[in-house]
Amino acid sequence: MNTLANTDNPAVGTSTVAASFSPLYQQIKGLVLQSLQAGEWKPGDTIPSEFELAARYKVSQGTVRKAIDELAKDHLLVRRQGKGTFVATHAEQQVQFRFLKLKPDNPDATPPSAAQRHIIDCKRQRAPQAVAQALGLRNGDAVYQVRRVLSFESVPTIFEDIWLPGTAFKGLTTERLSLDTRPMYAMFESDFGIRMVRAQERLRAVLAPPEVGEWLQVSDATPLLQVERTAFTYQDTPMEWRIGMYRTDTRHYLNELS
Amino acid sequence: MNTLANTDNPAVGTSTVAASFSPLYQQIKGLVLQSLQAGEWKPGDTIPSEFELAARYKVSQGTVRKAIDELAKDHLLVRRQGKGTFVATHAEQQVQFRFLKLKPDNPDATPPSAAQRHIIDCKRQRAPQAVAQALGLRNGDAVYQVRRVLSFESVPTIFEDIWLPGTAFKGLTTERLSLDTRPMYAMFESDFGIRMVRAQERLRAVLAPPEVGEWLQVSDATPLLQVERTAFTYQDTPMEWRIGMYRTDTRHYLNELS
DNA sequence: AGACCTATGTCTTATAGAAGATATGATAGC
DNA sequence: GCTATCATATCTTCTATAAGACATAGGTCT
Repeated sequence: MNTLANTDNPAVGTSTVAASFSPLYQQIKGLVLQSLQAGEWKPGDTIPSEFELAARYKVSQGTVRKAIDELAKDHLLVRRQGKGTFVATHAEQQVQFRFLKLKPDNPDATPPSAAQRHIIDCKRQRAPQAVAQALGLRNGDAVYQVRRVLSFESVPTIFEDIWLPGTAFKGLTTERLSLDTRPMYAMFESDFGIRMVRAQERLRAVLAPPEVGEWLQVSDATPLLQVERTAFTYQDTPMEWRIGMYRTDTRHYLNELS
Repeated sequence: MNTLANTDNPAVGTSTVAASFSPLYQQIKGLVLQSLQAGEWKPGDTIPSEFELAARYKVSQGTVRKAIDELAKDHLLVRRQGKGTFVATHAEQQVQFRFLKLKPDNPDATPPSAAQRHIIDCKRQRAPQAVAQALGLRNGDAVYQVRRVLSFESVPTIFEDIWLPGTAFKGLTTERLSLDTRPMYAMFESDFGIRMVRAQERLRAVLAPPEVGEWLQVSDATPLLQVERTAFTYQDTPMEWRIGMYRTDTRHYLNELS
């Protein structure tokens, strides 16, 4: 069994991502990741077959496979036996609401996709301090602020305040958001080329602020679940910061632990 | 390359877990799981080496490896290069607080392990309807009810009401719980032979009930994060149901999304 | 139109060597 | 003679490769 691949391999010599001595398959993973964020393959596309990538990087198919396995586990790629490997997208039905963890208490009530969306407004403005910090911007940099309400079975349930970097989302308008029927993250992908890869949520219990209470039709003594989310694109770059207020009288936030 | 292992393999012929035609490595995974829940190897033990298991099941080391890989990803086993593969345990320092997601707002404040625990009481009684349903018992079956308060930096922060099946936890007392310094799940492992494998949490925002408010030293108009957890042992058998009330004024529930 | 074949993907299994950890024994120093 | 240190043998898991099995889609022949 030769091990030449460890020494005269272009993937090793020219790799700009791997720190000196990491396993071959991790270096391949890094190279594929580079192609992904460089936009060589776009969401929904099939990437080259395992054998093609193996030839390109001068390694065996099994090594490529292990690299792709990890990327698939991170939900960056999706494998389909017999068909190929695809760049994951938020447009797929299955993962449509991967980031929405609010489920009905009564499971056989409504499908989760039957949510009515209402955009309140979308304004371009200067970033307040907290927003700038969360998005890694400077105070006063341009950002978009989107406010919306989500209703289930005609009951207003979620009020959200969404903040997006101004440069990456140039051209976002209330109309554009209102007319689009797809999930928000699917639109970000196709219209702005920004794919949300992972996110972090911080949950607290709070009393409804007056304005939120009006939108959700509850009194200001009502406890709400405050969900603060930072969403990241490739390379852990924060690209969205939002604060959601959830009514939890007929629904709950479900979390799988292990 | 021979493929005899596919046909004359005892793991295939005698397997009682695999549904007819699943991949070899998944059948092996099932067999290892059986040994695990049968108690052949106890938490903290090393399991036989990959080669030993390969000989035992008459498959190659690589196939055993893939089976163990998945079990390790599920946190049922822990691999240590050069040393062996170990049965995971809640006693390890790293995963000590794997199920406690409440983090301080100010990250450089206190280590998460510095929690004071106070057992209020532990009573054996008949299961109320909601508890029986969550634990898969009949109404009126014996259960233990444990109530406790967790404090961080001397601030009472979490009130918990914990329900456990009476038969599996026979002999549980307030004293035993109070004297033990280990995490609760570590004691369940060593003293009752019950290992919690995964859990599910449902979160809601509620107002503090009077009794809870007293324990947490907050008024009954204070919003609290209600965390309802069902914990499962092997084969998805529910073994614990608890309702926690979390103060979220200086801490938050952190959740990684993808 | 339906049955069959084939090209082209991924999936599964097997094998060999590399890398890490530990115990043992030889050896140098005192 | 005793002890400390280093090399080595031998465990372990980890990495890389190769080849056949299985799945899918599309073309072809009847």
